Amino acid sequence: MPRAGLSTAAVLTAAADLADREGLDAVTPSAVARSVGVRTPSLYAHVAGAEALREGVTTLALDELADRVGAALAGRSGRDALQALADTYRTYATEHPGRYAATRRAVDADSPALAAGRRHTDLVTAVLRGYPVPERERVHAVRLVGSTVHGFTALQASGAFEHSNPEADVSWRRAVDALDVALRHWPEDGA
Amino acid sequence: MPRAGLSTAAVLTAAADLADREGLDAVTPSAVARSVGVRTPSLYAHVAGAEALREGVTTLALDELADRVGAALAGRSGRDALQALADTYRTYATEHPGRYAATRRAVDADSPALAAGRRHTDLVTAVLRGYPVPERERVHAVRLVGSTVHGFTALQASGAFEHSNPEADVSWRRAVDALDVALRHWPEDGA
DNA sequence: TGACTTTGCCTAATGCTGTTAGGCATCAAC
DNA sequence: GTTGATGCCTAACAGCATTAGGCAAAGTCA
Repeated sequence: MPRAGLSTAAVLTAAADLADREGLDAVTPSAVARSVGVRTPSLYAHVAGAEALREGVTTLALDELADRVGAALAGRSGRDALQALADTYRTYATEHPGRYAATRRAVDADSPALAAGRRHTDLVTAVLRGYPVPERERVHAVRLVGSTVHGFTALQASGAFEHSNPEADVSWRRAVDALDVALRHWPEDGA
Repeated sequence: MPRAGLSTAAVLTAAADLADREGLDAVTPSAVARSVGVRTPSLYAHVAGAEALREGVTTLALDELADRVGAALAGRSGRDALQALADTYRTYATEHPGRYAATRRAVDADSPALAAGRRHTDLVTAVLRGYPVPERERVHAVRLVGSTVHGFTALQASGAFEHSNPEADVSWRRAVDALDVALRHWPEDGA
């Protein structure tokens, strides 16, 4: 019997692809095993189990997405950077719905996904350097940007905009506009 | 053997409570059956299966939440109404994490959850009447408000704010402030 | 080339889950 | 008290996650 030549990375990539094709809930040991052409128990040499499989996808997606955002931000600043950041998230969520969904799973405190999560915080923080947000207000601004970008993306992914008329793209431009305005006029102190 | 006196509504309430206690993923026929003191197959007289169970929780939560928001908005307008709406969502998500999570599931086109979803859109639209947003821009504003409120709530629920210092409450106030500013200064035309 | 070790994938087996089919006791109506 | 409907039950099946143990392929060194 020829060997399949698997590895943890190969399994996780297959799992991520499966998530994009059939949804994050479809990412189970048996389904992933089928997709890589192997019997279910053979997976256990590479990943610890169902939970580890999903968490692996979370970390993979978080890193992949941070790479893309980092690349998109290169050489940009201010409003331009904000737009690039937001668009990169949204595009990723559209192209890779399963991976993006994995990104939004709660994860426990010792997970490598946590470090990947911090990369995202740092990227948003970097974008904010182009705006006059006082240092001690910065956390709040980071959270607002993250909330708006993720919120819009999530609502669109769940189909919330599909049943009303104008295209989501226009709303998206308005949302980024609004964010830009909010950041440029951030209240001087925490009043 | 005495009868348990179940009904679809009773089963769904038990399922929702279970979701709040142990997470939406724990809402399975067998777990719900255990929680109401009945053997698993007995549930099938009241709900069609696992998928129907989760969708039932979605509709239940969506309706319940719309009721609360509606009540919170009574007699308020403008910024006051915006604050009340946002706070109601956030409080609900904190008190009922499982129900709230159910609220954010994609749902197919013939589901009763869809009608419940429209109630929410209407409520947000009502709040916007207190702001000078031109009629044909209103959809976009509704989406922005929904995105920001949901995004913040979701990020908080997934623990994204737990690993950085200042409390989420302050950030929340800033987010609502930012929203209020954006709505008061909405661009006149779609430029 | 051949023998030895490592290791990747396999089959077998267990206990749980979702779901369907069919039985029997409880409740309501007459 | 008999009749009928109905609510919950047990039995059964297929599928899943997970563990244990076996065997053959690949890598190593003479």
